[in-house]
Formats: sequence, structure tokens, C-alpha cells
Amino acid sequence: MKQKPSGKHYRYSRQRERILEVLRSTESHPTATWLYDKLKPEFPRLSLGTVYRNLAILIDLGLARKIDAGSTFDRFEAKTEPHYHLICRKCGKIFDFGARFFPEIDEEIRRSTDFDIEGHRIDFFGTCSDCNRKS
Amino acid sequence: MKQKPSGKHYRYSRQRERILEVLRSTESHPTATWLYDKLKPEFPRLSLGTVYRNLAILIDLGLARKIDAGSTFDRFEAKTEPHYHLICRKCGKIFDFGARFFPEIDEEIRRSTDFDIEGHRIDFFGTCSDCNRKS
DNA sequence: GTCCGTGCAAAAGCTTTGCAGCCTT
DNA sequence: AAGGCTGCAAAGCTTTTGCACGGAC
Repeated sequence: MKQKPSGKHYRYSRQRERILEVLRSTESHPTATWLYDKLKPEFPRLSLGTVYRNLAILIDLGLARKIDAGSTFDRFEAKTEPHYHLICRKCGKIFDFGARFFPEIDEEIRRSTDFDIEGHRIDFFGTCSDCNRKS
Repeated sequence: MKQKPSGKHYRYSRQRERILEVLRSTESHPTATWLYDKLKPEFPRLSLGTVYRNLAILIDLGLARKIDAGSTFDRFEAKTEPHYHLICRKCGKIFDFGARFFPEIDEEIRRSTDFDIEGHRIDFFGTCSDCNRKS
């Protein structure tokens, strides 16, 4: 599910650039705090507020997304190609799944409702191979 | 996505019984506070803590679920049959969609990953007919 | 009689925001 | 020069938790 960019103009900021780079460089679907910790050495005066503010801007620009995975905190990702999530019930890890996408289900739902459907999000729940091995 | 009940035994409580009844009686996918306000006249000493504690128990019993709809607060539902959600981007309302279910996509995903898939959740995003009419 | 559930209030998390100064434009 | 962006800190909101008491079993 991609959010449409607002078209609003933003100024350049080094912090935002790096937040996006770090977000793009990881597969861990991190939290704001994780990004903060990661960038703190580079920006010793960085504040969490800045991370949150920039994440909001990146989301508005369509460059990042917030993931609702049932945790008490928000997680983020910068991947913009359509993909789904595999969420592990045991360890909470989130894995991307991009091998298959089902655009046709939007059409199927559209037929039986007057809701104006833009897109969908699918999350698969289960246990990851690491957790399976351990039990 | 249904969570498996833990099998734990719980004592009877009038508050919990009523929370479940009220949750079952509404289609609004309410918040904890909404349930609290709804039941406060009936239990003048009711506390929010009790609502949260009982919601957690109901979820553990498999009688309720938490919904992650991108808001800053949790929303709940008591519907247990498999269904999807239509989430309105404008007003935030959540609608159930039970007319069609796609169990086969679990199988499709299973084939291309070693993740042990139990089930999935789908949320459709767009605008509801009310909001469409207004704009 | 036990010990779980409740009410109350405090605490805990995560996220947002007001403000003054700095940096981009 | 104007106004967004930042750091800092305080505030805000939702959810959780400790404790003493009352009710379920």
C-alpha cells in the first residue's frame, strides 16, 4: 500500500538524507529509535524528534512507509515496490515477500462494494525458519 | 488472522461479559476508551485498566482481536469469522468485508518460502462512499 | 480460604510539539 | 532575508502495572 505524495516542497536536510539512506540499507524494518541509535555517532546532537519529523516527511514524499505489525511501536521501511510482509509470531521479525503480488484481488473486492479501493496490504503470520529450528 | 487461544482458565467477571457483549454489538471497531465510555454508566467505578486487561483476556480466549489500522491507538473487534477490512483514508472508518476470502494465497506463498505460514490479514485502503459523496 | 479481577493512581512507552537558533533557499 | 529544520525538553496519549480490597470458585 503506497500513500500518494502530497506534492509539498521540502528543503534539503543532511539528517533526512541519511535517515533515508540508512532506512534503505537495512532489511530490518526498524523503529525510530533504531534509526536514531544508528545515526547518533554521525550526528552527536541528533534528536529523536528529528527522526520522527523526517520519517513523517519521507512518508509524505512517498519514499517510506509505516508498518503496523501489532507491536506497541511503529516500524518503518523504505522499500517502495509492492510487496507483502511475513511476520513471525515468535520473534517479531518482519520479512519482505516480493515474489508474488495479487493485484487482481482489488478488482474482485471492488465488484462487491461501493468502497473506492486504491490498494491493499497483506501480512502473513506464522513462524520464521529460525524460530522453527529452535523449537 | 485468528490467534490461537492459550487454554488458560479465567474466572467469570461481569465486566468482561459486558465488554464482550458491547464489542459484539457494534460494527465500529472501537477503541478501549470507547468501550469504557459506553460501559461507564453501567459500572460507575469502571476503570480503563480493567477494559484493557479484559480485552487482553478476550484476545487470549480467541473471542476478540486487535486491529492495526495505522492509527495511534488500538482498535478492537469481536467478529471471529474470517474477513478483511476496508479502511477509509479520509475518515478512518473501518468496514468489514466478508463476502470473499482467499485461503489459496497462503498456499501460494508457502510454496516460495520456508516461513511457516498460519494465515494472513488483508486490509484494503481507499475512500468510503460517505467520503466520496462529500468530495 | 485462595487467589484472580477490579479500581485507583502512578508509571511507562512511544510520539508529538513549542521554542529559539541555524541552515537552506 | 525568510522560513523550514534542528536540538532540547516538555507535554501528550495510549497502554501497562503495583497495590489493597472484594468477589469467584
